[in-house]
Amino acid sequence: MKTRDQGSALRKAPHFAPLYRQVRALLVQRIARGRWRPGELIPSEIQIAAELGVSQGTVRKALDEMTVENLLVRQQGRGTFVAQHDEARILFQFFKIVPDAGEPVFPESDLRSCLEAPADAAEAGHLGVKTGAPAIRIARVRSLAGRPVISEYICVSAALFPGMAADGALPNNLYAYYADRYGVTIAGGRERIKALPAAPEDAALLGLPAAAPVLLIDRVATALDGAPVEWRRSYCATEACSYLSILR
Amino acid sequence: MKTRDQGSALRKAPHFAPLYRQVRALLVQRIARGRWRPGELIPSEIQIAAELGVSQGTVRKALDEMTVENLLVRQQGRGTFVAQHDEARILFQFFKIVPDAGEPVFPESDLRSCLEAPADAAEAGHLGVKTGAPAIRIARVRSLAGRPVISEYICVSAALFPGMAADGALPNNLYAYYADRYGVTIAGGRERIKALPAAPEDAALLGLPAAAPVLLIDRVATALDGAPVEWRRSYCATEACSYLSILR
DNA sequence: CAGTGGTCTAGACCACGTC
DNA sequence: ACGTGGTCTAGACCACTGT
Repeated sequence: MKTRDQGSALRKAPHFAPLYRQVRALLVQRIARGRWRPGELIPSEIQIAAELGVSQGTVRKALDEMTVENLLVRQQGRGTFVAQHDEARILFQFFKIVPDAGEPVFPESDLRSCLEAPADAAEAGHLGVKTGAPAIRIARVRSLAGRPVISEYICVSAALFPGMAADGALPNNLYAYYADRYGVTIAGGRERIKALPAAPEDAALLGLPAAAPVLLIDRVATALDGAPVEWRRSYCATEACSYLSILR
Repeated sequence: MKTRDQGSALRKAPHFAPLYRQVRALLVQRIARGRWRPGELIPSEIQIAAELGVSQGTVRKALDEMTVENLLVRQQGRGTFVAQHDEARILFQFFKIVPDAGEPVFPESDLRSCLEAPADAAEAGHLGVKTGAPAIRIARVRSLAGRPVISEYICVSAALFPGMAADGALPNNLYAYYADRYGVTIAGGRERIKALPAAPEDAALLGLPAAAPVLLIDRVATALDGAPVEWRRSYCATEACSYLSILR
């Protein structure tokens, strides 16, 4: 067994995909299926390596990739944990509106409505469901330092989140709610940003003059497997704050 | 020498910073100082390892990090190259405006002016120079598919780019020009985005009604060492295009 | 064919956190 | 003292690119 072998449990089929990617895929699947929940400690590198019959270095490479993708958090001396959607983390990963003066903070939310309705064509297209499939529509206003800054419209598939429309107490941090209550982890997304005149309703909610310029952030958020989960449109007043993007 | 030693050429001083980071820092410095130019092939892992007296694995870890940071491009069987600011690469890294319909394309540019002037307080603050220091101001209009879409104001330090104001033929791709002509590699940056009414001048340039909403993209771009190099404000008409941001 | 990066392994030591 | 992740090394084989 010294010099090469490679006939381990994994690594047999038409050997596309390197071993560490197969390990990674397996671990992602376990997280997605709830075997380990957000915040939980997963087995050590050595244990995983022994279980799968690969070397520690291969497991490490898989874990390193997942750490870069914000799926895991590693702590020397303690172990490796499944990433959580706590506010501090979400602040930079998903909430990029920062005040022009002062520190970034997580916004407060004021829920306006949460209703179930058949998905229209646009909603169905973004969520990857059939037109007319049951959907949940949420409207809320988010504030920074007590000032309303964002009017937000969110749509998800009711099939993925049964009973959510009836929940009278939707929390501020929705992504943590998706994860804790439904085992749906938001892992990434895509945002398209435009400038346009505020609709009358949004202008009123944000305390702006009619047709004042607002930032539209049109987001589709995706789960661990890349499937679309949420379509969100945020109309944002940017008098005293900005959307922050880091280039590298 | 078999079991541990670690007294190589590097790795002596108060051993903060792991070896592979020291290797990385050295290689970044060499690129920054022009020892290897963009597009050029750098020595193989084995050669670098031998030169520095470290193992191939350590060099590899340094090169891998630099590849993730878009400083290097690796090609199996060929070698490792210093990254270039070619249009295809810049398209996703620095130019995030994409048409709502059709493929992303690199914009054409129409230079309006390029003048040297003393930096005002705002310019000096963004560029890290003293107020009144010589600066170069560029104004241009950028178009997609023949339609003017962005009115852009750029400011750099004249000390970093001597003679640039006199160059009558500034190219479309400024970051490639900075690199080729002055050895200044733009490696990252930070953008703050707002929605606001277009100034009369910009509205005219973009063919918009007075005070129509435009996207302001306020960017500070930084060199390999993290020093600010360019301050750029792009006023963007987003009727038929959007700023695209990928979350992960 | 030789040379390059890509993958995988095995084992050593280090730094940190916990008991 | 023990277990965890973090670093470093050494060497094997694989896959690709050039000659």
